[in-house]
Amino acid sequence: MRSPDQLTDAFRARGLKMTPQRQLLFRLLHGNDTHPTAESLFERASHEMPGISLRTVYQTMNDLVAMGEIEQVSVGGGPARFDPNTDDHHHVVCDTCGTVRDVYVSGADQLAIDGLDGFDAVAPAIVFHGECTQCASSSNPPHHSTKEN
Amino acid sequence: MRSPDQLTDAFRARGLKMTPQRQLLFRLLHGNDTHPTAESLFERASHEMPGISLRTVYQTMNDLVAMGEIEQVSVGGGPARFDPNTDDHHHVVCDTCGTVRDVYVSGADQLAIDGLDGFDAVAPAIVFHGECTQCASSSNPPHHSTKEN
DNA sequence: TCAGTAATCTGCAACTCGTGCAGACAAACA
DNA sequence: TGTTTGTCTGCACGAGTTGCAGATTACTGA
Repeated sequence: MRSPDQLTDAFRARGLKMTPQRQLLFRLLHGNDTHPTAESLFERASHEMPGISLRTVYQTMNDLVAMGEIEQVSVGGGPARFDPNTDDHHHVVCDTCGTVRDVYVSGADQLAIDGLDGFDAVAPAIVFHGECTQCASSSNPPHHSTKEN
Repeated sequence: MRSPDQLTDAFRARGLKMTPQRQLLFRLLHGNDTHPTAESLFERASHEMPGISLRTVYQTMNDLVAMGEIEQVSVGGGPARFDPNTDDHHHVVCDTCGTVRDVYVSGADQLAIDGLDGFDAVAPAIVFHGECTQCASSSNPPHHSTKEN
């Protein structure tokens, strides 16, 4: 994802207006590697700007996804997560607490694949499922805690 | 997934009862490679057994997943899909009509992965996104048709 | 075969996540 | 500063799924 300033320009270039709500969300996303949900962004945004609407968070995330500035990540069930990292990468998910982390995979284009006949397939999305050390070491694992953002 | 008869035994061995509803769903799933949703299974089941409840379909799918007899497939958004194929395999999804097909990938265990530190990771789930030939050739693509089941 | 027990089914309400809509509001521009 | 037009908020709604309660039915043991 580009910097808040660059995003401001990008929005304006599209005929979209710049608002304090959007600027705040740009800042909350920039450099954020926690794969936040709309809800968790809304909570953090509410701290700085009480009264901001969850609807606005969804709206702005959708805009950013449509512009290719962030990616929407699906890791199976649960709310959508947003990822400002648009590099070619994949994800690992802790199935206990829900934490998502970026993972870089090389050699994926050399996989031998059987069954893609008749499909115009683009790059694969790889999700590793497992358990993070915190949850593995904890006898009372935080079940789906708010690990994001 | 094992045969309906074997599943009957497996259910009984767990102290679960065998009901006509479950037997019907076992049959509908057996050898089914369409990755049906609960809703589509419900529709087909309703043909043979009018009055069967969608709730029962969900319940039975959850049981089968818990027993490891079928897998729940998440392909990003939309309803969950169920897959009686428990072989080590992956999926390709048509982003236009929603069709899901099984894909066999070899060499996935030789991927060079950076970022899994501190994770007890199990096998990766790989989802290829693309467009099937039907949708690619159709100028008026069937948008999210009922391709499953 | 029959009664008792415990699991199951059904229908409905409720819940989560996300979107559509309308009216108030505010950014951009002349 | 006024006008235009996009945006924000709040709310209702929709899809997908689950919780719950009461009626029903499968199993078990006599």
